[in-house]
Amino acid sequence: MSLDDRKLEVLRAIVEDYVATQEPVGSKALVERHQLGVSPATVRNDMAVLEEEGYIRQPHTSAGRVPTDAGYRLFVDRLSRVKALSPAERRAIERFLVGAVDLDDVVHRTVRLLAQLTRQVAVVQYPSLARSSVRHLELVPISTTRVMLVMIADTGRVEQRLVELPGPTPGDDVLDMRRVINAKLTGQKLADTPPLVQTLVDECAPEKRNTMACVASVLLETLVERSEERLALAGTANLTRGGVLDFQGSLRPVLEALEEEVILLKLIGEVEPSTTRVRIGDENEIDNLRAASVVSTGYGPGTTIVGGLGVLGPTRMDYPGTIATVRAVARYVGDLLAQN
Amino acid sequence: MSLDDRKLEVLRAIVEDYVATQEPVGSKALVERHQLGVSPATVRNDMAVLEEEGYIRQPHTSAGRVPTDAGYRLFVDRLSRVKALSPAERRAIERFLVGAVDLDDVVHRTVRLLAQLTRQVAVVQYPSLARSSVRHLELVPISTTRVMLVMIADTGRVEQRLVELPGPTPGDDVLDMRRVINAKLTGQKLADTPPLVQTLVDECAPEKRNTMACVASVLLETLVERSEERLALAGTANLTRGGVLDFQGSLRPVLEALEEEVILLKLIGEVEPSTTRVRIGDENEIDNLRAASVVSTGYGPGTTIVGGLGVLGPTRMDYPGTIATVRAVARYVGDLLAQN
DNA sequence: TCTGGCACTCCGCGAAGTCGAGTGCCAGTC
DNA sequence: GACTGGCACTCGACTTCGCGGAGTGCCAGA
Repeated sequence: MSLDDRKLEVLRAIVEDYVATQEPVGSKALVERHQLGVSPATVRNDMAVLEEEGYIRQPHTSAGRVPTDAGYRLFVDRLSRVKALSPAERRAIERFLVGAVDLDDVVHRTVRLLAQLTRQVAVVQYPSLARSSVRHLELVPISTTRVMLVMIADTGRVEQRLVELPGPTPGDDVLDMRRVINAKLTGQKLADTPPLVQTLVDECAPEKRNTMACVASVLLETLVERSEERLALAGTANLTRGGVLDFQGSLRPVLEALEEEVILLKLIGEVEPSTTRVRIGDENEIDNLRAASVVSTGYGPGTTIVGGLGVLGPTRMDYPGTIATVRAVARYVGDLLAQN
Repeated sequence: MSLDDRKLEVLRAIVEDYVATQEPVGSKALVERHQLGVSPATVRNDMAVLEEEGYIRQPHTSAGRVPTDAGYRLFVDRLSRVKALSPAERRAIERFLVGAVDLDDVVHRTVRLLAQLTRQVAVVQYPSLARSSVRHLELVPISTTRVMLVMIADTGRVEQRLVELPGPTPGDDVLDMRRVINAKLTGQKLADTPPLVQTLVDECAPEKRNTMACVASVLLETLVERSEERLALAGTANLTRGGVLDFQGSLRPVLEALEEEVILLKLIGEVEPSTTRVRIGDENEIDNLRAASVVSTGYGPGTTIVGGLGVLGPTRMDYPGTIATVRAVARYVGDLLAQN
């Protein structure tokens, strides 16, 4: 049996009420709070069907109904319209983000803003190195046998690493390397650099090859292998809203998952262009997050994407509002990056 | 009435048992588990005195006793000996810390290690800029009107900021500024730099003074005013051990406090030389942490201190073990820094 | 000063009972 | 055929009660 409009309307009402009250919703309360134009008995029949189809369930016999993950999914896909942000929220976003002095600052402000607006846990990925280009590479002599390698990416990210040289190296040689390296790599996509780095070593004068090889290996690590994607996190305290009821009684697994950068990157970092991705409960591959939902999207200057951001909360979350906020914040951050 | 040795022994036994079992401890259980050489009735009398003095209390009439904050304080100050670390723990520390490639890496490894060993929330402060010296300052031209200012401190910290120049500036001028700035500031304690920065501007050729002033103001911000102290945090999931019993029922306030860098810096950052500081329950000035204890200490190469680290957990914590671990980790990190 | 004994308190826990929200089903109506 | 009102039923949430036990305070005696 397919679902007619009224049944969908009932599902929407259930989701909205449950999200608002956090209590199983019964047929009588439903008709009272929504103008469905039918009697509780009719709603009950609809509910029976919805339950059979797997969109809602009863916590126990003779209790109200609660949406299942599938129910939320249907709600998100077909029953909800993305809410427009309130002027107050728009203002909050602008006020929060102006005055950021550098990338770190932008990311930190963003993640706090997002946590505050959605009242969930917020995660922001720093602009991915994999999607950046080299703006400049600097070699700073620290001692005769050590230099600091500093890479500045066009997204504003700065990475630095210490390089131990094989032997004492005059400052002029360092300057030389710096010139050669910049000539070869500046403006290149980071993803394209590894073969270029190899040619750097090959083309080097034999007596300096050893030194160059050292620098090159650290360079490679920095640029690609380590490919260290960074994250900022905020709003963990929001997990405790709604008592211990959300997250099936224990925050433990969720907190554990939040400590694993790898997991967070999987959630936030895998973004396709211009989509907002919603993962509901079981749709998360990570076991620890079976009781959580994640709303994520990409951001970047203009239409390009340099990183992801999103929020994590209980499956019982205000999807339309959250999606709207996540998108809006991503857009603002993109604009901000475009200005630099 | 003063406390004789046996009463102190009773207090120690209560603390140890309560920490181990998390249950109020009664007189009978106490004489069974510890060789006190007296009867339960005697212990009861001692307990009555200890309670009167404020070192223990009863959750309710006719329940066992639980240490108060004052009880833990006495225990820490006079009744406990710092445990030696097990060889396994020593090995764990070494294994964890070798192979760190840069400061970020050291800090991240340290904080995770600390969380894992103590099974509490760990906090590590990055080497404080206020306690560092300038190793090198670099000006990297980004465009004709923008340079990136990169400061490298002797502690390995690297800070960068974008500087908007008042007008197009030739590369030679930038190199010039770089030379002048380094000549003046390299090797200086960051705390001593502000007046020097001012002289930089004063001594500058008038036609370049404007540009130099721009750089100088950002420099000042970076060096001192912003004085951005950074932190790393790990092990929040450990807060959920021991059920919701610790932290008087709600993790909320604790999680909130952990989100405030300012608060954490207050807890971890204010370190006197070579002391381990233990703040128990109410001794924390922050209201949200009334139910928590913080063990913190300073670290740095040799005997100098460049930053703080520590852990936060329930007042009901294994103080001797935690103190030992925190100290040991701080020492290892200090050694590691000394090598660079 | 310590000990054994004794009466007392009060928490925790399970059993029993009540209340009420909510259900499923069915017969009747439009 | 779809909707409605009515009714019996279920079952969790909450309350009360009673009991057992751990633990206490106090006192008299060694």
